[in-house]
Order: sequence, then structure tokens, then C-alpha cells
Amino acid sequence: MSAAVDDDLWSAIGDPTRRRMIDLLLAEGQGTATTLSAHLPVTRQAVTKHLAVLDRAGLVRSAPAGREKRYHVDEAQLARAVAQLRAVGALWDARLERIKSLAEAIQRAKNAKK
Amino acid sequence: MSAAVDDDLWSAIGDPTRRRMIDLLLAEGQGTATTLSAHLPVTRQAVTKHLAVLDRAGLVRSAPAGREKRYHVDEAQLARAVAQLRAVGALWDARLERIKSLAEAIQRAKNAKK
DNA sequence: GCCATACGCAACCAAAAGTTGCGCGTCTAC
DNA sequence: GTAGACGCGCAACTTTTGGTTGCGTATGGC
Repeated sequence: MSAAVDDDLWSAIGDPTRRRMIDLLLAEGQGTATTLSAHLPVTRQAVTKHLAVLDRAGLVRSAPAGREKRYHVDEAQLARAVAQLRAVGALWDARLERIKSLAEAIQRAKNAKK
Repeated sequence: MSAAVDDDLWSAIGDPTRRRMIDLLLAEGQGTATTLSAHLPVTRQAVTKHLAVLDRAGLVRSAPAGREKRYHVDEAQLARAVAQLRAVGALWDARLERIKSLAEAIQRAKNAKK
């Protein structure tokens, strides 16, 4: 009935800051907590916490490179997330459509009665 | 650059409980804090707070009916929200696609070198 | 070797999500 | 009509989450 939605995945991309982080990582290909925080209105530490959330959700993975820790988007997992966005969108669209055609049916019935 | 996303609208539908509430309201056509909480793992009061958030975001509207207060989804606003889901999905998809074709190009270059 | 820089950890703060408890209005059944 | 049940709103409190500052440690460049 209700779309099979992974709440962890969804709430990971639900946060505006995290969504922008994913945007940035996709645009640049990779990034560290420091480089990301430079483009965001929050501190490096806040970014670090968000990265931990994204990591737990599997949306990003990290690779240590010397003294820095580079993160990149896990494409497969992001694809899954996008699929879920679509699924919910499609579900709601379908419901809205049904309501609309229902309303039209009622309208037709009314007109017929007249 | 980054999709024109309404953070208030998005964070309204970002919460799993609120998303399920919208699902329920769409399925039943309407509902009260009490009826919704019956189908959710939280108390009526928690549902009331979520309804207030959804109301502020314009996603639902309410109509008093005797001793109960019935809520229903604002279809136009939900349609807007769905559009935003699609927008973000499309953006990320495009980026993933670019990455994929980039990877393929690199692969081709490698093979050519061999 | 020394200093910049990048990171991790810890304490702390504020807002959001959720809870319990309570009082008030409204419907219903006797 | 009034008694009890039902639905709601308000208030106090707790927990989780997003954010901060401060500090110690490790690594890379000169």
C-alpha cells in the first residue's frame, strides 16, 4: 500500500544541509569536511556530523588521503534514493489524479441530474 | 544551479511521520488528529503538532465539524511538493548520468591506449 | 624541525519531536 | 436535562538532532 520507503535513507536526504552536501559532492566529484563547510553556512564540525549520517545511510563513502579524508557519493545508493523520491511522487500523483477524476465524476452526475 | 527548492515545504514532507500522515489523508480523503494517531506509532498530541507544521507549510487545511477538527490535503500545494521531489530527483539523476558517461569515456580512453 | 592545516573528540546550547497530565467543549444516551 | 464519553487544546517535561566553541593530535610542506 504505502510505498516501500527506507526511512533512514529518506531522512538522510530530508535535511537541507545534507542535500546541499550531496549536490556539492556530485558537482566536485569529491570533498572533505573542510572544503564542504567552505560552501555551506555551517561549521566543519557540523558538516562532519552530517557526513557521518550520510555514511551510515550508505549515501557517501570516505577514503583517507594523507591528512585529509575525502568523501564521495555512492552512486548506486543515491540512485536508490532517487528511485524512492520518484516512488513517493508517483504515489501521491496517482492519489491526486484519482481525487481529481472523482471530483469530475461527481460534477458529471450533478449535471446529469439537472 | 541547485534546484529552486522550498526548504519549508521540503522539510514538511521530509519527516517520515508527516509523510505517512499525508498518505493517510490522501487514502481516506480526510482525518482528524485522533483518527490519524490510531494508524501511527505516536500519540494524538504529536500528530497535532505535525498537523500544525503541515498547515503552516500549506499542505493541509482544516475544517471544524462539531467536536472534531477535520483535516484534508491541499491538492495544489501537494502537487507543488511533488514537483520539487521530481526536480531534485532529476538534478541528481542528471549528475549521476554525467558521471557514468564520464567513467565510460575514461574506460574507452584506457582501452584505446592498450 | 617547525608551522600550516586537516581532523577528531568533548562539552555545551537550542530547536524539534514526542510524552504525560489536565481541563474544557460537544455529542449521545438514558 | 444531565452524565458520561469523546475530541480537542494547552502546558510541563524529556530526548534527539543540528549546531556551536574549544582543544588536542597528526600529517604535509618548507
